[in-house]
Amino acid sequence: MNETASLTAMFKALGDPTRLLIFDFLRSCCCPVAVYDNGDVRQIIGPTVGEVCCHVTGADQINSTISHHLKELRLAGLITVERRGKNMVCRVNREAMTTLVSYLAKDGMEVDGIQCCQ
Amino acid sequence: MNETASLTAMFKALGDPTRLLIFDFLRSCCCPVAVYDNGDVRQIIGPTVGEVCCHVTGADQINSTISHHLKELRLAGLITVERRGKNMVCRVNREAMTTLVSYLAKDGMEVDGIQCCQ
DNA sequence: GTATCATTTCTATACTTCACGAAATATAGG
DNA sequence: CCTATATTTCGTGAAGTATAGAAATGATAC
Repeated sequence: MNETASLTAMFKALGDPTRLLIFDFLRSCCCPVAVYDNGDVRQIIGPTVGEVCCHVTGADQINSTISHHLKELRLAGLITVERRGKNMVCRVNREAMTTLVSYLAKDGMEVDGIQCCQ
Repeated sequence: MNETASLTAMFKALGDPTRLLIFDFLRSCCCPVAVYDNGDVRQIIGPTVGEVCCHVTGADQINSTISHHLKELRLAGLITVERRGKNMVCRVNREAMTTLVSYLAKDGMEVDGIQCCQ
């Protein structure tokens, strides 16, 4: 997959309200500090698919729609999903986010001291 | 439109290869320096719709599909389109880009000196 | 092995989007 | 006003996407 296709895939994946919500949740709750509070090693990694479902839908049941969205986010390279025992835990892929920021934040050419694309 | 909806709309608009190409083109060619080279004031602003069509499709004809994509980018707030005489000139909206970068680049909470969401 | 839990895949349906050509609109110039 | 130019809107068909329920898969526990 070339760079443009990769960027398109990532933007497309984030261009859905449900997926953006999932992405936001994963960014906010994959805090490594949690391990010091309750000793739960899983908290280092991230929430399970079930926890994502619970957060996004409000219901306490597995949702095939969420599974589908997680797959899209994963195929776009924005998150990783890894098995831990009975559960699948989700994490954001920081490298992909850096790619996005680099693309969006890159400035236009500078000529004669005048910044282009202002 | 709330913040999430606005972000979603922008990501969605960029999540199409044709629109990303248009967006890239607008970022690269709206250079204010051009006015010193040929005196063409229009160059300060940005390319016309026709020039965008020419660049994106390669053909020298107006394309309704490009017009449609420009509308999507405009509705998402990523670009502005403004009439200048017979032409409509296009510009990227730097403010929207800043919004996107701020969203993507924002870090997770920091607790006890440990950066979350690594 | 059997039961159970967690998650994915399959299938169907409703909906949205892309692309293209034709028609409509808006502006400038004579 | 008439014509040319520039661009948008409309209509259509093909393709893609979101959602939900049912069935299937994979892993653990007994």
